[in-house]
Amino acid sequence: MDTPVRRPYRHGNLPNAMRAAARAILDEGGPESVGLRETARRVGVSATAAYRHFASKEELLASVAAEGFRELTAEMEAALNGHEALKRIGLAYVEFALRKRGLFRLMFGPILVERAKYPVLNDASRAAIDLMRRAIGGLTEQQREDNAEILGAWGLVHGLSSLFIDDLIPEDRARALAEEILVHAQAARTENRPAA
Amino acid sequence: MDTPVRRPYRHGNLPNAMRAAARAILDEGGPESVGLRETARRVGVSATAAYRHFASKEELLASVAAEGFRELTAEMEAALNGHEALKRIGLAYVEFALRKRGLFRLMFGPILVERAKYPVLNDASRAAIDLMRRAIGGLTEQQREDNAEILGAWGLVHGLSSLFIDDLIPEDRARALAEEILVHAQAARTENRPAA
DNA sequence: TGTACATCAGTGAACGCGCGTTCACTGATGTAC
DNA sequence: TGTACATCAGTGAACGCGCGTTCACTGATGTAC
Repeated sequence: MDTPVRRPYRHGNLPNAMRAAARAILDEGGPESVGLRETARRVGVSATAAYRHFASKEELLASVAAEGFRELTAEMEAALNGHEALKRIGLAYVEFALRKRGLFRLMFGPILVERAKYPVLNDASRAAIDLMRRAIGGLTEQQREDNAEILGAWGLVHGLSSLFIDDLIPEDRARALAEEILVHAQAARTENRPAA
Repeated sequence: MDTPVRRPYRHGNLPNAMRAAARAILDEGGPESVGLRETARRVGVSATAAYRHFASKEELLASVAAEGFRELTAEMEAALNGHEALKRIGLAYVEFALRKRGLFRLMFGPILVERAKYPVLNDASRAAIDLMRRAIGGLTEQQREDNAEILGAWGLVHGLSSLFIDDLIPEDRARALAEEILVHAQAARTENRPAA
C-alpha cells in the first residue's frame, strides 16, 4: 500500500471531513448531541484544529445545514419535471426527511437561532424555498404568488415529514402513506380549482 | 402581613412549581436549555429537592409534556362543536403552537426519545391524537379510520405550526395565513368529497 | 538545484462552566399514645 | 393536652463529566531567491 501508515500532518480536506462526521452524529443522536470536540475526535484530529476552518461550533453547524438545503434543492429539482410534479416534489421532501432525519432537524429546527447570520445558509435555504414556490406556482398556472396555495402544500409535506421522523406517525408505512395523502390532496386541489 | 418573610420549610407544591419554572425556561430557550438545576434555582430550592418528586430530569420533562398534551386536548375540544370544526380545530392547534412554542417543541420534538416509557405522557398524547381522529372522522361522516384524510389534516396543521414557530414562515401574519390556508383546504376537501 | 523563510494547519494543556446525580445530613410536620 | 417518634421534604458538598474556547507551541509545506 502506498498510503502512509500514519495520517499525514495536513489532513487535506478537514472542513469536509468535519461536516461528514457532524452529519454522522446528527443521524445518531440528533442536533443537540453534535459537539465540536466529538466531531473532531471522530475525524481523528484535535479539537482545536477545527478552529483553523470554522470560527465556532455554530459556524460548523450552519455550513452543515447549508449543505443540507443544497441537497434538498437538488432532490426536489430531480422531481420537478414531468407530470404530477407537486406529488413528486412532496414525496422527495418526505423522502429527504426520512433518509436524513438528523440533518432535517438541524435545518428546520430551533438549533440555529440566527439563520440570517450565515450567508451560506441563508442563500441555500432561500433557494430551496424558491424552488417549491416555482414548482407549485407552475403547477396551477396562475397566481405565482398565491401564498395560501404554496404554504399549504409546504405545510403539508413538512408536517408529514416531522410527524414521521419524530415517531408520532409510525414510520413503517411512511412512504406509502405520504403518497396516498399527497394524491388525495392534489386531487382535491385540482378539482377545486376550476370550480372556484 | 401574615405570610412569613422566609419561604416555609416545605414548599407546598414543588412538582407544580418545577413544571411551571421548566415551562418558563422552555419558552425562553427551547427544550434543550431546560436543566434540572436551573429549574430548581428558579423555584428557589436546591437542585436535590427535585429528586423527592421526580426520578430524573427526563421524568420532569415527561410530566411537563403530558401537561402540554392535556392542554392541547382541552383547547381543541373547545373548538370541537359548531360548524367548520376542522378549520377551528386546526386553528386551535396552530394557536397552541404559537402561544406555547417551547412546550410544543418539547411535546413533538426529539427530546423525549422514549415516549412510551412514561405512561402519563403516553396517555395524554394518545388522548390528543384520538380527539383529532374523532373530529375529522365526524366531519366527513364516513370512514372513521380514513387515515389519509386524518393524517393529511394533521400533517397540514402540524407543518404550518412548525414552520411558524421555527421562523421559516414569518410569524406576523401567522394566524390570518393559517385561517386562509385551512379554509382553502377545507373547501377543496368538501368539494372533492361528493365527486369522488 | 539548494537554501532561507513565511505560512499556516496542526498539537496538548489549560480555562471556566454548568450539568445530572449521589451522599449523608437536618429539621419541620403530623400522628400515636 | 403533652410528649415521643416516624416520616420525609428539604439542605450543601461533592462526584465525574464533556463541553466550547484560548493559549503558546510545533512542524510540514511551498515559494523566493
